[in-house]
Amino acid sequence: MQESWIEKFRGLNSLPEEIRSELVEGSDVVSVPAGTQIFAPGQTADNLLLLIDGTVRVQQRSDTGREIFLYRVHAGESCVLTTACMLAFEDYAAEGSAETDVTAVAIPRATFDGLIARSPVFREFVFAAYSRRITDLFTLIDDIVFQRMDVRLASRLLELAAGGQVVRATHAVLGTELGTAREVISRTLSEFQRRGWIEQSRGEVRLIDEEGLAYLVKSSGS
Amino acid sequence: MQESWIEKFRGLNSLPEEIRSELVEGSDVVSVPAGTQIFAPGQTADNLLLLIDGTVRVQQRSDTGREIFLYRVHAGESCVLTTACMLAFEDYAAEGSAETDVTAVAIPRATFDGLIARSPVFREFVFAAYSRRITDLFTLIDDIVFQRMDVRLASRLLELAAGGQVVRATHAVLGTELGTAREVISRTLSEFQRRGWIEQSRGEVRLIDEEGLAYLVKSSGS
DNA sequence: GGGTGTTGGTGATCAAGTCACCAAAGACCG
DNA sequence: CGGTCTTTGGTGACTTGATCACCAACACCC
Repeated sequence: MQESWIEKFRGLNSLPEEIRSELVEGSDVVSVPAGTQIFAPGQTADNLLLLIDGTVRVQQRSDTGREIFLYRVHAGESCVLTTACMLAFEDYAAEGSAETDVTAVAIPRATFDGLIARSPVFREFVFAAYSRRITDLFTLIDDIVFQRMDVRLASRLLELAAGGQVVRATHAVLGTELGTAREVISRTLSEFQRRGWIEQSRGEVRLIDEEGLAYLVKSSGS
Repeated sequence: MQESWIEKFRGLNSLPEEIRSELVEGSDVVSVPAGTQIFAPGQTADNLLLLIDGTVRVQQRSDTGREIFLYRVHAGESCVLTTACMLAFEDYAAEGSAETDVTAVAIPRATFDGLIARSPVFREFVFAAYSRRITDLFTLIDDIVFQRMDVRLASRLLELAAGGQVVRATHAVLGTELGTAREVISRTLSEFQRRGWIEQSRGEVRLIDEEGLAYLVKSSGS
């Protein structure tokens, strides 16, 4: 029962029994409330986090004071950037915060180091997580540069709704989420509404015609 | 003499003698001519490369057929994306190619694995390289979203000139380098020329007033 | 009910990307 | 050598997106 969380992480399933218990013994399951700062520049992180439940939002605070959303860590994923934090990197401005209440496995540096040294499976898990992050950033860059705003917004709405009909977010939040201005979101949403794809009320967007949104996304070669 | 290349990599200097020779014994110094494909989707890479000399260009081939430059690996750095390649990641479209003639240390997977397992210093070297890549991508994204094109171009020209006065590149190349259209480069360069900062001829840009370019870059809060 | 802060709407203006097309400079070839 | 072809760069018109300035509607709190 205690070690059942391992099942949530594909890539850890095949850990040999001995390593598996070393991992469980040497780490803690922690819970943090929504809004908690997970890592930030200057703040030394001593744990690698594996998310069991909830999401962590990683964003960059720009020199100019503006913020840009980078990616979201979901349950079943690990928050590899904290390892960068462990190395106490000088010049980075990314920060991670709990977007919802979060339950996670915290692997302290010592345990992490030991597992990396001893288990090829664990190594592969960690490297895969890193690589995944990097390739995700590649597609993000590709999107930012080549994809139209309306397509990106439509796609993000579908993603945030997660199968449901409602997205609770202000225009300003959607703006930082896509790295654009609130006005652009307002105008694009008006257009979506005009086409009957969504309905709006203060702080929320209701998806009426997901087909329409999905068609927009699909039609533009993404 | 044989192992002198290690000196080029800060972070490997402090390797204990035993590990050091294991690294030297278990790896090869290779040379490839400019233009060689270093890694690409579908092509399994079996070596981690540490660049001794030359540069490797990493770019993404977009779904839409367009290309965008991501980053450049310089001498003294390692090409960590090849490890992603080792893991045979399904859905990535990045490729690396030698931009100049390249000399590099090729560390085969077996050696790599052994060193990771046995040497904390080597581990830190690899993780630092990964983290550096990720944080570099963060700043790239920040630039793309918030920085003006003229500032980015000025900064890139200074970088490509590497202290000299001449940048040999067509407008189209500078375009993909910055993820923008050739026309935008043409117009911005005309403006720079009008201000007396550069002179142009077919396929090359000569920097006349680096101060001017540098001032533009500095003045915009980067 | 009257502030007060938050959220959303709008027009004007500017930067940048896109499209269509042309002109000049080299490269190639008979 | 002259003629054709390819590469490179220039330009105008138009669209999209970012930025600025402002205002209106709403929620919340006393």
